[in-house]
Amino acid sequence: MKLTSKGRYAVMALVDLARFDTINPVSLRDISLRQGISLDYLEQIFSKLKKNQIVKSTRGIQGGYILSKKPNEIKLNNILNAVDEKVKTVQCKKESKKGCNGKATKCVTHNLWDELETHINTFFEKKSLQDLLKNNSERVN
Amino acid sequence: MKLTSKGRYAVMALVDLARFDTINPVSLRDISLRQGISLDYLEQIFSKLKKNQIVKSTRGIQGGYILSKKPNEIKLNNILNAVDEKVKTVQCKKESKKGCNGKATKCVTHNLWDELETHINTFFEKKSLQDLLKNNSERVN
DNA sequence: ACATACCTGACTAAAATGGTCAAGTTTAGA
DNA sequence: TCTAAACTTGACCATTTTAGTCAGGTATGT
Ligand code: FES
Ligand code: FES
Repeated sequence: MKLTSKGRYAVMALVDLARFDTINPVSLRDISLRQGISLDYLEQIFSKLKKNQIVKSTRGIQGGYILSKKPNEIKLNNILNAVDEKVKTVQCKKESKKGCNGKATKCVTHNLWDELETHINTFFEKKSLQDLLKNNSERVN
Repeated sequence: MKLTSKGRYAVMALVDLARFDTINPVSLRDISLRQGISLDYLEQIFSKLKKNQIVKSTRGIQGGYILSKKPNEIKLNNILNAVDEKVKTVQCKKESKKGCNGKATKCVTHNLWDELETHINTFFEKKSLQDLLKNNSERVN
């Protein structure tokens, strides 16, 4: 069970945005350099963040991205969903009554994984970008 | 972020064991049939469970596996660790002071993922096989 | 002796991951 | 108006992981 780089990159990039977008839009090039993330990969990630209205973009020289909401209104949940880094504990379809191996009923562990999913999502729903900013300024030096 | 089948299978198989190993050892064939899991794959999984002293085996006719502890002493944590389904939220090495992209310091999101890892592991440490048995008998029919 | 069931290691198809590459379009500023 | 910075889109790809399969064993109760 692991978190992929895509999710981690998305959050890193948005924290970066939150810190630097107050005056000018921030270019992906800058983020790429500051955070050590491939520029091309960032473009894919921001395309999704934009579709999900988490960031806004300005084109042309001096263009870049800014957050479309305040840092405390952007929950980790929103970010991770946007880049398809959803928490998925089961293979079986939620709506269907069938179990994970095509059985007629849900398997004995199904409820457990459901609980786990809720447990994790709760964590993500509570945390906002703002929380990460605080955390980070506390840790300066 | 998703749980793989290996972890799910391990737990399913052990719940099965917990329900049926009271009289005789349970053969992997039986588990395979009841739970709809490939026999060959189960063998790989049980090899790890055995190495981690979660199950004991008896060979020969009427042989099979039994739990090596009581269901309430086997935590999900133990099971998932045994089959290498560890929770891994970061790429950067714990001991090292370096960050995830080879930077000199830990990145701004590092603490977050650490917290998440703890959050999830706490869940797994609390849950035992026994809990799943209860849960299941409640759900009969 | 023999069937049953555990044991071991090598192999593999398919999917996911973490990117790269190429070819645009838009727009601020000289 | 020309141009370079920066966003936009889509195709492509190497590597790794996953979820197995396959082919052989070895031990043991009857
Ligand atoms: S996990 Fe949903 S039925 Fe097994
Ligand atoms: S996750 Fe540990 S340094 Fe980025």
